[in-house]
Amino acid sequence: MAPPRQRRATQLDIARRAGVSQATVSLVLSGGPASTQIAEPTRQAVLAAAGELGYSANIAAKSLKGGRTYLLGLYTFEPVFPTDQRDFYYPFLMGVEEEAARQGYDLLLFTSIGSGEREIYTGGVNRLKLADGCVLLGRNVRREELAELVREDFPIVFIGRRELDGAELSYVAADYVNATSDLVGELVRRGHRRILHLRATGDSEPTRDRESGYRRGLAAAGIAVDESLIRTLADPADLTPAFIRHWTDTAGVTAILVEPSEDNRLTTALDVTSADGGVRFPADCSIALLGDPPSWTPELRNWTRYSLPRAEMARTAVQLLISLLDGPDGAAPQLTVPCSFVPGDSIGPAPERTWSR
Amino acid sequence: MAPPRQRRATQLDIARRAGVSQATVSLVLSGGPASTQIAEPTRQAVLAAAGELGYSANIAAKSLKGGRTYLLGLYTFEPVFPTDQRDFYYPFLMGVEEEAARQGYDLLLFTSIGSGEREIYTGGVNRLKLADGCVLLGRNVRREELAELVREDFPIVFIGRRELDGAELSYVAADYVNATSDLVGELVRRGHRRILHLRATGDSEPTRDRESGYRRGLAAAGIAVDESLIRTLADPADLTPAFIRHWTDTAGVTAILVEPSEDNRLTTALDVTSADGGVRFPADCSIALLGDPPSWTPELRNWTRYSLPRAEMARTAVQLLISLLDGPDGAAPQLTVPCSFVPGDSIGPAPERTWSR
DNA sequence: AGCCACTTCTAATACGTATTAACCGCCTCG
DNA sequence: CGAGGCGGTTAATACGTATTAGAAGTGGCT
Repeated sequence: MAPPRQRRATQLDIARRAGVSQATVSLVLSGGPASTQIAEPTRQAVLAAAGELGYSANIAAKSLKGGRTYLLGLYTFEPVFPTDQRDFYYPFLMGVEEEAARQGYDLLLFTSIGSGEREIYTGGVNRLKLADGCVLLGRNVRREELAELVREDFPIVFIGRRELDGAELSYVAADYVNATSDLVGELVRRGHRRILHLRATGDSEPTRDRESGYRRGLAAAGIAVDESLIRTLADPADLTPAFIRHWTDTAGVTAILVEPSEDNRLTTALDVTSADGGVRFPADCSIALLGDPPSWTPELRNWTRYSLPRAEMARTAVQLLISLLDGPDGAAPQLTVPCSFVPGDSIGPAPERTWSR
Repeated sequence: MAPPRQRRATQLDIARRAGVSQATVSLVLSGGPASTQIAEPTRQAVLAAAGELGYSANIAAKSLKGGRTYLLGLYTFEPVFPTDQRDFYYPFLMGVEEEAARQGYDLLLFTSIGSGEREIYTGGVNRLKLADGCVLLGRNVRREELAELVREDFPIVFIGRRELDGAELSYVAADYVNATSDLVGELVRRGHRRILHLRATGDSEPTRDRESGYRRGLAAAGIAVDESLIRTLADPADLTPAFIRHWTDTAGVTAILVEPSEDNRLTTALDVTSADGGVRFPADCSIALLGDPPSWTPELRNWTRYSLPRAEMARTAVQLLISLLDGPDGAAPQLTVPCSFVPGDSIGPAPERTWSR
């Protein structure tokens, strides 16, 4: 009794067993259009031999040669393990997985636990390349890496709008501009004139787009922008009762737009503020979130907000990526999908506020 | 200014630029022990050229040569998309991902959306073999497939105890027997003598192990098993107030052990029963869960239960798998990890109950 | 001078697949 | 009877890397 073979069966093994050449085996197993030129009996013999040997193609060889692996990569720039963050990514993962499966691709999770710096090219190796293409997402993008991927002509689609210097990146992004603008319109319709806009830290595209939307919404309503009402909120915990009262009492603010953090600190802070601090939304002040709080922390309130169709964005990203694989057309496609308005219960009519500039 | 190069730089490009051979480049860049035999000036020249060209190794070629892909598969026998199931599956995914990353492997998600029957072997080809090895889990295992994988000598580790006819399967399993036995001991200590044991449908190992634990716990307490107190609960929704009252009033039951479903139907049913039906746990009846309800549905109660260390099991499974890859020793290792007791608030002292056999 | 030892580098090859040009046998048609 | 065509198969090659045997050069020692 021979010891069990460790080596996996190759096309050559199949070829020998079926009495044909390796090339024939490849033609049969690739199954493509070329396989019709193989006579049926030969085909069957090859398939039988493959079955008996428990053959499965070696992806490394396949992708080295340039063939399809039918693997899609998924890469996240954030560390995935902090629980807060994962709540944010989960819907994306779901959507990507679902659509990939539907299209007959398996998913390759590049789990970047690495040290920091350049992670995609760890040890000078681009790990992504095992897959046919890759969906990427995350907030703290390392743009040099992204640019390098684009330069290398590796098919990638980003979930979220990202701009690169000197390179066109494909993406599927939420339409923060219009969503925010509409939200402003909604507030104006209820009589609000002085709306505080609280930006997240940093200067990523989503943050900029929300500000653009804010400005556009005010412009559409014929209201001049008071630059002092655009602030950066370093930490959601700063959203204290005192902070809010300051704006309402001394600046005449009647409504606040706030860009949510990806963890649940924002909603926690708001809950604390209204519970312990006695600030009543919307009686004292209307408030609306510029996006979703993490989805499955138990929500004590139904915040007025807009909601990004994360799963749909993810599915769209996969479709886009696969279309890139199939037809490497020139321009990098960039899609924008609308957000849905969630009425919620945290905005109301503007109260009478005595305030003079 | 030349248009940006499409093809990525290879070792051959570097070799040409540095005026050496490809082999030399490989020796230098691999950095291994053999690189010491390269003269320092040559080394520097190669490194410089590599830097200028922005070289990054082609992982496909690398793993083709090395015989390793550094991919670990993750396959689940359940359909993955129903959100309920997902909640169950997620901690495992996290653990697997974390440990795989730590060990320098990426994760290949085999997303089985397929039709049913034999999914791993589609078209006589084993999809799992794309990876170096595979972690599997799920309730509705197709044992023929598992057995075939073992027979083919493909490295797999199951999360959960599974027995196969004529094949040794490696697994990492929770110690349901002792956990259940201990839980019974806890109830007996509080005066309970007639404990209803509600099995899940089916006859999988976890279900059998829990029953074994139930029997062992009673035996340890010197209580004879009343077979009529071991029942199968087809649907958690059957856990109505009437059902519970039936057992407490006509059979003298003072405590119930119930095997949770993987979705959130069980806790939902219990919530309904205690809210609408007026059954008070533990005043009317003690109740404990033989495992975790889905982790992040908002828990209205802190159920007494034991909890499996899912992430740890997953990490252990990955370690086990990698050890299988590195050293193909004979026996298939099988590990059991203890569960942790969660006191909760749904058990109490046994009430006086007038009941005669 | 001849030989060996040592350092530094290279030629050659293997890994497993996809692809293409070529080949072979056979039939048809002129 | 030869030219041409066609269906079916294969030889050859490329992909980018790691590895090994050995070549070329250098110097020391007898």
